This record gives sequence, C-alpha cells and structure tokens, in this order.
Amino acid sequence: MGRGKIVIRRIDNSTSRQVTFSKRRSGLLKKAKELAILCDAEVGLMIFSSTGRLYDFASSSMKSVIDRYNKAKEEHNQVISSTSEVKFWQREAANLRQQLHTLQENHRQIMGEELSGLCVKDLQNLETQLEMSLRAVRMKKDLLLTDEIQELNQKGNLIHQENMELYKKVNLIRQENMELYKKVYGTREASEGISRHPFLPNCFSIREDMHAPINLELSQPQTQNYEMPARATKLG
Amino acid sequence: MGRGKIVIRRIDNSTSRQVTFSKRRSGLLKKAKELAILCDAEVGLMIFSSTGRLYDFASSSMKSVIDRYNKAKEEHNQVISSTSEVKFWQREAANLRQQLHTLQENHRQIMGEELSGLCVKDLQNLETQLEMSLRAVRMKKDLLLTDEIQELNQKGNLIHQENMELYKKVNLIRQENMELYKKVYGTREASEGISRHPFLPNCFSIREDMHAPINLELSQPQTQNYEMPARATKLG
DNA sequence: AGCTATTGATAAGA
DNA sequence: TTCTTATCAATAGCT
Repeated sequence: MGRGKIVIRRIDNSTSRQVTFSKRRSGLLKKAKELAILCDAEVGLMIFSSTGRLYDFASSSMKSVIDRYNKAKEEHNQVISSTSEVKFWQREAANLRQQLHTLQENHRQIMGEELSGLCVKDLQNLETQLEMSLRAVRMKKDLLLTDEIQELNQKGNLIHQENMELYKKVNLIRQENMELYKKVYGTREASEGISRHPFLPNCFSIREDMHAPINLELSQPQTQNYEMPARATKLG
Repeated sequence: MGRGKIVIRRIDNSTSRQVTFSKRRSGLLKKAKELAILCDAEVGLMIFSSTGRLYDFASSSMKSVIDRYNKAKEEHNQVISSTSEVKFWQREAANLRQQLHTLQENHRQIMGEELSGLCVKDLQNLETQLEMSLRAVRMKKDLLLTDEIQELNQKGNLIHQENMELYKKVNLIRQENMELYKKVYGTREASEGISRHPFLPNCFSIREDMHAPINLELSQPQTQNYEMPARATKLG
C-alpha cells in the first residue's frame, strides 16, 4: 500500500528501513489498540527496533497480559504456583473478573446496547424494569423539585414578613419625621417639605397591594413532553 | 477501510464483533510479521479474544521477547519474588473490587434503587438514559414481534392455498361420486342419496366466503399506556 | 467463507 | 522529521 508494491524482506537501506519502521510501528500500534477496543480483546504488543528501542502497547497492563499468556501456555517457569496464597488471590481476581463481566453484560442490556441475544420475554422483562426505574427516577426528581420549591416558598414568606416589619418601621419613622418637620418648619410647610427630604426618597413609599406572599408551584408533571420530543419541537 | 466508516468503540453485536475480531486479528498478526521482517525488529504480540482464546506471534520466541521487555523495563529480571507476586494479585483484586463496586452503584441507580445521593441534574441524565434504553428495547421487541407475525402470515397463506387445493379436489371427487350415483341408482335418486352418503358428510361442504387469507398485525405501539399507568387505571 | 466498494495505510517524493 | 499524494492493502457490510 503505497506508491509501489514491496516484497516482504529485510529492507537493505538503513534510512528507509528506519522510516518504514517508524511508519509501520505506529500503524501496528494503532491497529492493536483498535482491535482491543472494537473486539473487547486483551492485547499486548512489544516491539524492539533494530537499534534496541522498545515500543509497547497493552490494553490492560503488560504484566497482566504476560501473566495470562504464561497461564494459557502453562509455562509456569516461575516456582510461584506452589504458593497457595498466590493461588488464592488469583482465584479471587478471576472470580471478581467474572462478576464484573456478568454485571457489565447486564448493564449493557439495561442501557439498551446489546439486545441481539434476547427473546421477546427477556425484552418484556427489561422493559418492565426500565419503566419501574424511570418511574422511580421521575418521582425522586419531582420530590426534589417540590422540596426545593417548598423551601423557596418558606424563605419567601420569611422575607415577606421581614418586609412587612420593615414597612411598619419605615412608616413609624416617617410619622416621627413628619412631626419633627412640623416642629421645625410649622404645620403648613411640612407636607411640602417631606417629599423633598433627602433621607426619605419616593421609593420608600411602599404600596400595600404588593404584600401578597409569593407562592411557587411545580407547573405540571412533564410526562407527556418526554415522550415525543420531535413532535413537540416541530409544533413549537 | 471497508464498505463504510466505523467509529472505534466496542462493537455491540456479538456476531459481528467476532467476525471483525477474526479479520482484524489476522491482519494485525500479518503486519506484526511484516514489521519484524522488513525492519529487522524483534516483535512479540499476544491477543486474547473476549472468549479467552489466545493468539500470538513472536519474531524470535515469546520468552525471549518477554525477557527483553522485562529487562528494558528494569523490572523483575526473571524471578518474581513470591511476596511481590502476592502483592500484585492483591492489587489486582482490590482494583477489580473497586471497579465492581462502582459498576454496582451505577447499576443500582439505573435500576432506580439508590437515588438518595443524586441532584436534579443527575436525575435528569438518568431519566434521559432510561428513556433511550426503553426506546431501544421497545424497538427491538416490536421488531421481533413483527417478524414473528410476518412469518405466521406466510405460513397462514401457505396453509390457505393448500386448503384451496384440497377444496378443489373434494369438489372434484364429489362430482365424480355424483356421476357414479347416477350410474348405480339412476338420475332421480342421486341428489337425495348424496346427502346421506356416509363418506361425504355435511361438514365437507366448504363455504366460499371462508377463504379469505388470515392477516395479523401488531395492534398499536403502546407508548402512551406505559407512561401514566396510575392515571390510566384511575380513569378506567 | 467469499465478494467488492470503500476506507485506511503507506511508499515514494518533497 | 513531517507533509503530501498516488497506490496498494485491509476490511465493513453483504451474501
């Protein structure tokens, strides 16, 4: 694959051999990675260049791959097999790996990813489970939102009460101020002066009709909206 | 490189994953060999399929490659002490246990069981995921059912055709029988005798209007029903 | 397992 | 070394 065909034999020219090594090495590593990911395989690759440099890839860890390789080849050249403790932990790991694998499979199906091997009955069960989960999640979400809203309402009420008290105080002070004005400027000028007073601007005149307490609510359960999002956006 | 582009991500379909594994594995092994020959490199490649089968290649010998690898990594040259081996497996087990735990937690949440620690945002994501899964599962189920129905329809049609032919044969034989009657008893008694004939009971008189082919269909997508079961039952 | 349309890898050149 | 490009090789999707 390139400008010309080549025969598979040692490249004599040292430079082009190195160049080819560099290109093909990265290609090989890439393909090893892809195989591991695409096909869920455990892959270990070690490459020593002719100059002795090491390049390697392992989908899990090289140690794990080599270990598995040794086990598969039954070449326990190390005398570790007699150690019962090692055996114990190996069994433990194998057991856990098995559990993990099973759970992963299950999980993939729950995520709707690997449904090829299932029959109608299995799918029905899965569907029922998903519906239950969905209900639980939605209930929990609604609960959280409702709680939050209630909290906000309570805070709102507290603030409202505080406002009311402040309002009363302001009115009291206003009254007091009026009286002081009367004493200082006389009765006639008082009502006129109050509006121009720098410490009592107009924004302090609070209107009574704004004092209804705030009350928020969850607008509506949104079940329908989730079902046909495409339609909904089209209609909107 | 193929009929279509693919993203590098675990192939869900088990069959095509195995096919791809088989193809890419041989490609990878070939390229590993070529690299070793072309560039005078020492290459070791180990591949474990998801079913646990081992495929390997080593330009010299795997032992030599692994030894060189270990030396290069300045790890344990050859002799791994029993204690470090135990430690390795302990770490491995702990790691797996951790993964398992995480996945279990995740799984519980997906199953709608342990939602206490989640915020509204998390719940929203979970909900979306569940909806997607549900859609996938339902699509798959509907597909299976539709296929089954189609198959049944085809069978039904075949049987119907068979029936039609049998019907024709019966009529033919009936006719033949009539003529035989005429010859044996004379014309007058023939029409009377035929209805009493022991080998031609009334149930053989097949009505033409029953010959419409059977045709079944999926009644309706049941999406709405699953959404508000509580409401639905209350209203019903 | 075999066939090809396509994509991907890479040999050669810059 | 890195980039580009013309070619060849690998392989994805089907049968």
